[in-house]
Amino acid sequence: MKISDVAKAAGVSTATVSRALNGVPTVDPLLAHRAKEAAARLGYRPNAVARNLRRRRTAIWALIISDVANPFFTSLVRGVEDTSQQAGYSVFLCNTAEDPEREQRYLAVSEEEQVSGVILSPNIRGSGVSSIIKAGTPLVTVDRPLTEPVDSVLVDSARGAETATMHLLEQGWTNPACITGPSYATTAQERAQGYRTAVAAAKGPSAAMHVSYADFRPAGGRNAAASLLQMEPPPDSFFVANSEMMIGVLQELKERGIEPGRDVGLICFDDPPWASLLTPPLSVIAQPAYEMGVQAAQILLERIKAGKTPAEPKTVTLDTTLIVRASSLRPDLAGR
Amino acid sequence: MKISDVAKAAGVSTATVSRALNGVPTVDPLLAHRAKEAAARLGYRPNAVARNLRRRRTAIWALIISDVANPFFTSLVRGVEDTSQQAGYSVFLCNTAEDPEREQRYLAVSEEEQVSGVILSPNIRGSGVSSIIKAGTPLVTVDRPLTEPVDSVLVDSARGAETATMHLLEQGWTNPACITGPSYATTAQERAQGYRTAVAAAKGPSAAMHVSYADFRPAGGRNAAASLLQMEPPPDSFFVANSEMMIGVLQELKERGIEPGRDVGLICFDDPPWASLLTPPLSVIAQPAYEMGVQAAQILLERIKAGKTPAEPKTVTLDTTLIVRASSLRPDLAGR
DNA sequence: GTGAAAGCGCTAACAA
DNA sequence: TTGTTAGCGCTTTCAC
Repeated sequence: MKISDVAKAAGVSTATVSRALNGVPTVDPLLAHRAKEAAARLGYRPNAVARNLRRRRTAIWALIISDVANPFFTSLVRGVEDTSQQAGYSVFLCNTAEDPEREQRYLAVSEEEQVSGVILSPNIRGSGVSSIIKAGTPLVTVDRPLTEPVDSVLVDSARGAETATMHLLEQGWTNPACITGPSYATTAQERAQGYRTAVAAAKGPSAAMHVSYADFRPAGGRNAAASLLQMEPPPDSFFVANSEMMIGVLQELKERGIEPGRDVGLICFDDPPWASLLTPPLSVIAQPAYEMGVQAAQILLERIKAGKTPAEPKTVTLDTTLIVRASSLRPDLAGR
Repeated sequence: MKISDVAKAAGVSTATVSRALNGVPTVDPLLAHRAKEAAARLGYRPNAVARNLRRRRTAIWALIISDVANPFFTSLVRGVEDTSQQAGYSVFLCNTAEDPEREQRYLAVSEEEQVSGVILSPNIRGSGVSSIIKAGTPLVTVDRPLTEPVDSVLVDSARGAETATMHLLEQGWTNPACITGPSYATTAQERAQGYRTAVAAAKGPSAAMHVSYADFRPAGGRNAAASLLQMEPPPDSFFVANSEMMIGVLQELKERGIEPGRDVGLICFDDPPWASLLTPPLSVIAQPAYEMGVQAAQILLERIKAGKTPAEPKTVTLDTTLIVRASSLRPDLAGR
């Protein structure tokens, strides 16, 4: 079933069918109708591969994220999708599962498939994006920046982390620890740095700081918490750099019978849907994930519209929001 | 940058470059080396669109799911991906957000882009898959079946629902309600049916049954719970057809100060990572989501390998697992 | 074993 | 306005 079959059935040329189906206005209404009718009757589906080759572009974006199971990213995905749909682009989501190799693969595939734009949350700072940039494919990074000069939509991680840690200290917790992501991830570094800034501000630059580098996943968070709790004295509170690791931390605490908001103070990045359902509810630093997706998509749209005009890379940095629930409080100090 | 540039640089024909890069063994090692070296030096990336057109196939699967935010689907995604990677296929994930229109769009795009296989969790029973089936693209449905004869990987929803409801009744809850998905979704129907079977078995076929049809999303679950709690007398326990809706139910209960595992019994389908973190921990009917993804991918691989040989559709039905935690128990009856 | 050339299905330039 | 035809970049005969 190809366009020539439709042309034959409609008694017109392939060019006319193509024009009719693509809504070219200069086509005779009668012929256009015949072409469309024939296409519908035969159940014709254009071969997008051939079309893409001829047009030298596709109507597809690649959205390469590091973890589909992370609510932060799923919100971001929604933001991107809602925006792209309106502009007529389909989004192919690629899940790297925090695996740099998969990220490479998906970047290569995206380039080879000639997608018209890429939104990427890079695992590694020196990510292999040079090829796709050289190819001229518009690229926007989200969540994490790159050394290359590319558009990006970020969050002020350091400030969010500082706010979180300060909040713990203000509540009267005296010995907070930080569980952050892998050291090669900029967000992990920045969140650790924000923690250090806050502790230094409260207790002096030489105060003890406890930063544990994990992997942004539940198991990593759990191991980190277990190690930190071995210390003498153990931390009395935790700032955790994402909600996935917080799951592991909560498991570990539960097993040990340590109760958040009483025995220990707890706060993390991201506001997953279950945060408010816990007992006590979880205090968090919420990121505007949906909004980040929308912004990234809008920048991508602009770049695509502008064509190859080289332009200054644009960096949008959004702010986080401290949401105080009960896990970070010290009831024993309340009302003092 | 195209293959002819590489050919020129290497001093060979385009055919030889193509053969060298594709690992055809009959090519002279020296020329193969020259071709590869030139390609690497120039940073050549083959144009997959052209390749796909010529080969009349792609190395891409479409995985069309109804909700990226649902942990059940993210596990399933992982199962599919882990299996497809090994076989050399890239997975493009398409999120329909439970929107039949988007499902249609993604099915059309998948067909037009000539993906070599589709794994679909259909929203609607009479989903628009006829076109893609006629095109001969292998299709496997997951989670929900279709009226068309296609391969599918399912779970015994009715039995799982029955088990869940029986469990509530055995615990001493006397008036369970069911919050299920939209009535057009087969899984929603089956889970409601399993609930009815269990209630009928325990209390007779004419016993009062309370089934509320929602949308598989948190807000829908919350509304359903709110309505059911208006009844006189209100239900004393809830079987909820997925974990997303359970989020809404828990919010509503929390707001009203109704405590699970004391004032009310609670159990739902799916075992999200936060289930065991709640107080009390959530009893669930776990689906083997990852395994479902693996199985679907394996069936798809077989079908692709077999080519267009028409074959009997295969249906794999996996079993659920009842995981009893505390939300479904009645402590007041313990030890009676 | 290698290269010339055909052709995948479509769109766009050109001619009528 | 319509049809004819070239050609997108690659792979794969086919002839050597």
